[in-house]
Amino acid sequence: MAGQTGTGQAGRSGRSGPSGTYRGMTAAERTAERRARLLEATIDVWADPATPVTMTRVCQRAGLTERYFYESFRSLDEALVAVVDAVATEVEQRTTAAADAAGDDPAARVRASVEAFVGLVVEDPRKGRVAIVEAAADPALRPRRAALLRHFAHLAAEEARELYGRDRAVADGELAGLLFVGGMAELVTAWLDGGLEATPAQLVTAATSAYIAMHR
Amino acid sequence: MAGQTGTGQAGRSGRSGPSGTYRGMTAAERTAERRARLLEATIDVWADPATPVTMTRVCQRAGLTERYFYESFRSLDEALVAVVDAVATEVEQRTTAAADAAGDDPAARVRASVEAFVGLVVEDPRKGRVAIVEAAADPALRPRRAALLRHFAHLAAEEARELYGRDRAVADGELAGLLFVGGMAELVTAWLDGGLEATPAQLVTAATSAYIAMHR
DNA sequence: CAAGAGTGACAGGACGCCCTGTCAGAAGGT
DNA sequence: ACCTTCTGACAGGGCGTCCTGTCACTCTTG
Repeated sequence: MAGQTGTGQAGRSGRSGPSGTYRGMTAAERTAERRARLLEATIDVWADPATPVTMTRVCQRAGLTERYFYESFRSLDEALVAVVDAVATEVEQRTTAAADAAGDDPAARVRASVEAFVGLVVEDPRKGRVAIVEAAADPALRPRRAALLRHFAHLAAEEARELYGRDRAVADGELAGLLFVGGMAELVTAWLDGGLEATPAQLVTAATSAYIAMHR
Repeated sequence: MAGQTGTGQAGRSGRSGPSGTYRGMTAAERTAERRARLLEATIDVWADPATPVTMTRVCQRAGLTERYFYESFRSLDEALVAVVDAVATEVEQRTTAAADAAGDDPAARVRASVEAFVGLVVEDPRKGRVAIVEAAADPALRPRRAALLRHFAHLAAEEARELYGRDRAVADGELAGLLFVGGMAELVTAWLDGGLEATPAQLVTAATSAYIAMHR
């Protein structure tokens, strides 16, 4: 919704007005580029534990003025939501792709999914930090984070049913899934904060075996 | 450290000054009572998702002026730390007491511990909310919350080793413990936010069976 | 009763953030 | 060259918090 209001027919036909291109980009391209820069700046500032996220700081980091922030987002929270959603879709894509590429063996599928998730966090810790740790801090973000965790818990429960049969009640499966997802979140959080001397591979192994043990 | 600076020898001997008692309480008793009122107000305001915690609000809730806040705490964060620590010690006392009262059967001990924790949260949701949810929001509180979770994870791992033998590497035990504790935290968080239709008893059952399955 | 400590209400400055508005200069079309 | 749009820098009002200081009032002791 935001982003395409723009200037609104800048160059009327008979008039002299320029077509809207600037520095080789059309108006839409420029606003998209600014939006991308703002999102990048947002995740950057947000992931820094030392400085609280604020519109001022994000704009300063992006090299843009507050005015352009309002061009793409109505408020700071809206930008934060966009960041969290982007990370969430990336996590889902990577994990499902990894599971599908792992074949049919249940243990292999689980391990591949966990490995993909941990790999993403290790590769770009900022994403893990904002989606898991910082999103829990902002009251406006909490419901969304909770929904995402429950979504992944549901996926985990569904996979478990497919893999190991449906001898477990559905509600219990959801609880177990949430327990697992929440545990993974805490594990990654501890690792991100440096309080864990374990290697990513150890995280993957521990989480995988726990998941398999829980659903056996 | 805070709390005993006070007025410092209010009534010098030869002088007329009152001895420091007021409304039937000595000076130390009064500051202690104010501190207790402030702590209660802090947990009350902090647990309310609608209003952000602030010194002003806490003092207003306690019926005291900001001046008395500084009498007991140097900053807002110091009060928050005190609240979290109080909840943490209460959790530890209750869970260990419940486990000890449950006898020697491993499953019974685990179930009793989990039951005690869930029971505490159900009985006073404010405590669960501030210690688990809100403490993760304040950057100054996060290290303490993380340390507490790891402490409980350590306890869980230790108990598992005692109960089920030590065929597992120590590091893996810690990881499994953290996974379990983090999962419990997320479970309780979801329940506190009302997004879970499960009963407390179901939470206890799910968590207990997961723990037992993980350590078998 | 008189004096002094304890207490509560309130005012006001400093600070940081949100948000809007203005203005000069750069980039593009005709 | 001229005009228009786009852009970056900056100022300032509004708001809420933190924190200190002042003043009247209550309670206790001699």
